[in-house]
Amino acid sequence: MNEFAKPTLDDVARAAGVSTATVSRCLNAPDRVIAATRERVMQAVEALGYTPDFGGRALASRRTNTVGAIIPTMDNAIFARGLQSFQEALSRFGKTLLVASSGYSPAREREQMEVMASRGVDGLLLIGSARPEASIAFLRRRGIPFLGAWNLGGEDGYFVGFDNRAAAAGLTEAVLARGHRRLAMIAGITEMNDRAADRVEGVLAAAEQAGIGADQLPVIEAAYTFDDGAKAFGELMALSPRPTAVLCGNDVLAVGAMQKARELGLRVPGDVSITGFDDIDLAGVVDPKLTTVRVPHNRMGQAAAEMLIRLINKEQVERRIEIPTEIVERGTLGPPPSDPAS
Amino acid sequence: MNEFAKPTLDDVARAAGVSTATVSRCLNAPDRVIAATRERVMQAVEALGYTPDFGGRALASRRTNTVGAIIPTMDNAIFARGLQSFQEALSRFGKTLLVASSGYSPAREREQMEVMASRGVDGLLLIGSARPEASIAFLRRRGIPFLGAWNLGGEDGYFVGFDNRAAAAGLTEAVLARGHRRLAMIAGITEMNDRAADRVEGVLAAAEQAGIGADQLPVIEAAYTFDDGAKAFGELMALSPRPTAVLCGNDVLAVGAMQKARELGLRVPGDVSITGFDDIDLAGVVDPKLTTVRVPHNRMGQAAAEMLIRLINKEQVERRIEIPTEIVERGTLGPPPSDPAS
DNA sequence: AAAACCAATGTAAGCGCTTACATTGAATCA
DNA sequence: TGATTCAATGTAAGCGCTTACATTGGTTTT
Repeated sequence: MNEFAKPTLDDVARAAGVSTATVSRCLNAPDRVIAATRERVMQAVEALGYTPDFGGRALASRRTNTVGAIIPTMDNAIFARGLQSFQEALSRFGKTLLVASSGYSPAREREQMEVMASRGVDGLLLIGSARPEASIAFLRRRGIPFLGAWNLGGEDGYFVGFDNRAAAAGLTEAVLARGHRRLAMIAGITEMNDRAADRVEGVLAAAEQAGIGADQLPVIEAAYTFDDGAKAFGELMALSPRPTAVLCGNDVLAVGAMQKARELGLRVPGDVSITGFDDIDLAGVVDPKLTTVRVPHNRMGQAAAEMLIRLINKEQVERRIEIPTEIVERGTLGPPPSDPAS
Repeated sequence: MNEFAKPTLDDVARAAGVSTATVSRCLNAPDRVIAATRERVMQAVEALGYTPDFGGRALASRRTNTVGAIIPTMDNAIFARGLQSFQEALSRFGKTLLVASSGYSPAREREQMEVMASRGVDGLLLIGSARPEASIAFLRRRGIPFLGAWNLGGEDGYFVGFDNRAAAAGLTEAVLARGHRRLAMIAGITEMNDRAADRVEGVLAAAEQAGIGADQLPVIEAAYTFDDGAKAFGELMALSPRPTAVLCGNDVLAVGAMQKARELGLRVPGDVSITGFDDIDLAGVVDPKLTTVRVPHNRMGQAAAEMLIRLINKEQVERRIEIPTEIVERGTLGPPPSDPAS
């Protein structure tokens, strides 16, 4: 063995004076080897700094103990948090995590699926349910168990997530209960993003229920940045009559809206109420604090890991696990102004 | 080939009526195969939904095109952002990224190094420079090129990062220039975290320069949460004489401090000035906006990817690349109160 | 027209591991 | 005591791929 080359099973076997099979067993099923031998082998492992080659192992055992996750981007607190918990839970089951990001593009997601498949992942975590049939078909054909997270999905498939629609509807009801009639929404981009779309649906449904038609509820879609939230809010405030409450599809948009409100000299919630969604750190830090929907991402990450492991082990699983959300009423939702400017 | 089994090179070769070598060449060196053949092969690949097995490929070619990163946690905006850029840059070089987290524990980090080594990563991204000798030795012995990021490291090794010490010193000078004499610091946990330690050093050095000894500058270490920042700030405000400026090791602590200040009825910066470090989103959202140090994480992620690729290709590289930081003066730093309460 | 060449493709030997099966020898049993 | 059993270990056949080398047959050269 060259000094710089990776030591192999063979090197260890030779050093310990046993066969490769015995070394392999020491590593994978220690109790099938007598203590004295095992000790000798372990010493050789230690001395050589041996670590089993993943490729060889995967090839021979046809298992990888690897789980993949394809998320839109790491650069978004809600995914980062969920993923961190997912990974922690996974490692308790002896699995390691392979992360890829799709940048919200179905095509990139599909590419990443192929990468994951190539790497022989035992299972796959995906975000949401909006994706081309062909992508699903690919995974099924390969027999790779997969899971949608962050929402509750459609007809079939397994899901761990939130009922974004119901949560948005609940929040809308809270807004209506304060007496607001002129609502507006700043939604996240809904294309190929079922979470964002569900939230819009929820708001619209609750409003409809209260006799407010979709035509009376302006909805602007905005990208996930403060600036886009601010810009959309500006447009909404230029409307006549002006909305008295703006429901935002996520906290980032809501904070952007709040900044714009300040800029426009509008008091929140005195002149206009604003709500968010997700309850990221930000929400508790702005002034006034944001009324939003708490979404327990870490709890979800963990539940997702457990479900996926079950799926991999072909144990019985529920088709969907709903993680409850909760409305957090803080400072940005108040009654409508008594004499709203138009 | 069973309907559910993964198709192999052999399946493709048979379907296309060629040898496995030709299929392999189609995938890895297409111009060594005549167009007609190539097309036939590609059709078979398509039809079967074939993707090469990573393990087999790694084993045979002794290359993985995989780069690893071991970060403390994904659940921290600064790492998440840097990592996202790192990954994007990497994928432009045809490499995929394997992420693991150490939870700030050197032991976990070492374990993850072994996992990475097992998986045959071509190179490795680590955070900072504070780690046991043995961990470094392990990587060297395996001949795995690695890189420290987020700081500028010590005697040897390669680094892409910031001069945390100098940046902290610069910010401290700005505080002193406003006339503050009674400083205090809320630092991040410095154990095995060179970024946090460097920032403390920088603050202390600049104060020393101005004739303020370390004994006159209370430093409290606090974990990376709002609450811990708030708690530390409370302790500092109970001191007599009370500090007029509190330098925080990061923005999260600073925001925690601001919340506590409001709770205590202290105006920022009227009664007490507060500064942060990192310039995360949060910093622009609190009221007043936080004076802090901008740290361009995405630029660093990209630079790190480029450097690591060079290292892997055994091209010549500079030993360290410094990414410049910048003081962002916003609203939380002002002059000390004229008649400071004690 | 035979020799020489070369591009296209095939043949087959591993890469480092796991594991079914074979072997060994000591403990147990009748 | 000889037969039986069984735990401990070894032997060796692949897992799916890449690649050095061999083969083939058309094209060019002399």
